[in-house]
Amino acid sequence: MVKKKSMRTDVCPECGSTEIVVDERHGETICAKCGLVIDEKLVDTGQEWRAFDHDQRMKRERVGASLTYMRHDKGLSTLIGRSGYAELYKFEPEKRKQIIKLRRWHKQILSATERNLRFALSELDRIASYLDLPRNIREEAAMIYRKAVEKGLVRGRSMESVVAAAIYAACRQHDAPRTLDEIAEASGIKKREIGRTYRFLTKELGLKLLPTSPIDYVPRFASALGLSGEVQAKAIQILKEAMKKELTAGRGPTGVAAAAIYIAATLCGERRTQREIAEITRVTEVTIRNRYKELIEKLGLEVEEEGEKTERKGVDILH
DNA sequence: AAGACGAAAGTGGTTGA
DNA sequence: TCAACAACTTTCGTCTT
Repeated sequence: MVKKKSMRTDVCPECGSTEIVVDERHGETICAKCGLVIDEKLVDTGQEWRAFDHDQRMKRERVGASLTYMRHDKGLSTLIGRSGYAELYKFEPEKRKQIIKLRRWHKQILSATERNLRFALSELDRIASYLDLPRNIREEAAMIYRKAVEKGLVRGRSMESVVAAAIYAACRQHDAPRTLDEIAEASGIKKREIGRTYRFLTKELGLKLLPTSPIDYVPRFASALGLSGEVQAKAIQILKEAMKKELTAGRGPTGVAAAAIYIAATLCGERRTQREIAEITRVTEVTIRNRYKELIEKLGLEVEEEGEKTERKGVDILH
């Protein structure tokens, strides 16, 4: 873990004390004597420790890169002509003028894009917090956004929609997909807009995007419904079987996932109503019913839940 | 009374000429 | 660019628990 050592602030500018303390919880560098906050830009390179289930634990594990893409300047800044005016007088007057001009120009551009970037990244963080996204996905999203800016892809569309699309893409890349609905709710951007920007982004940046598997949705949905790991496992098994038989092709992954969870829950005697599942998964009950019907038929499943006994009727996809 | 079921019409997005 | 199309939604009436 790298603790930030500030070049200029080893001594507190307020009281002159050299007791500078780094408060990692708040990301601040503080003078221990007078309490002055010297630097609050400290980058937390530590881990996000909170993990409530296996899924999150897997997702949150990471090995520390010390650079963060979430900071607008990655913690570093560059400027043309850092040296003082004395240096300038080595040049011809004409050349000197040019350099001064260039310097000013560069400064303006830099600060403008930096302002933009900073704003975009704070927006990104806001949305990511709302969605409770793990750190590595936030980083990924930030990096995608940064690339988009570099390629000038933000031009002609709103910064917010690009941020939302970047988050959507990052989630998918990490096999922890969020639905467009969820991102739309968190960002306040319309689904349609996000989807469009997302496709544009993936095309222009050449991001490899595989179609999402319904399985990726299971852990999140199931835990949101308060279902046990047993149900999750069963739902995933059902889905695997369904995918073999190409029952998922062309179907919305969330709908299929919802149906599988519905079936698994009833099989395990942890029944949830279609209404409840529909709400969490954001598909309608009708869709759940349709997928459910298909799954039951084509997989030869029988669902009767009378107590514990009838768990394995029909084909044993449960082994 | 609530949940499950399904028909019918409507919506937004994709595809192919 | 437009029409056809499939998946999904909305709405609503009926049956089941």
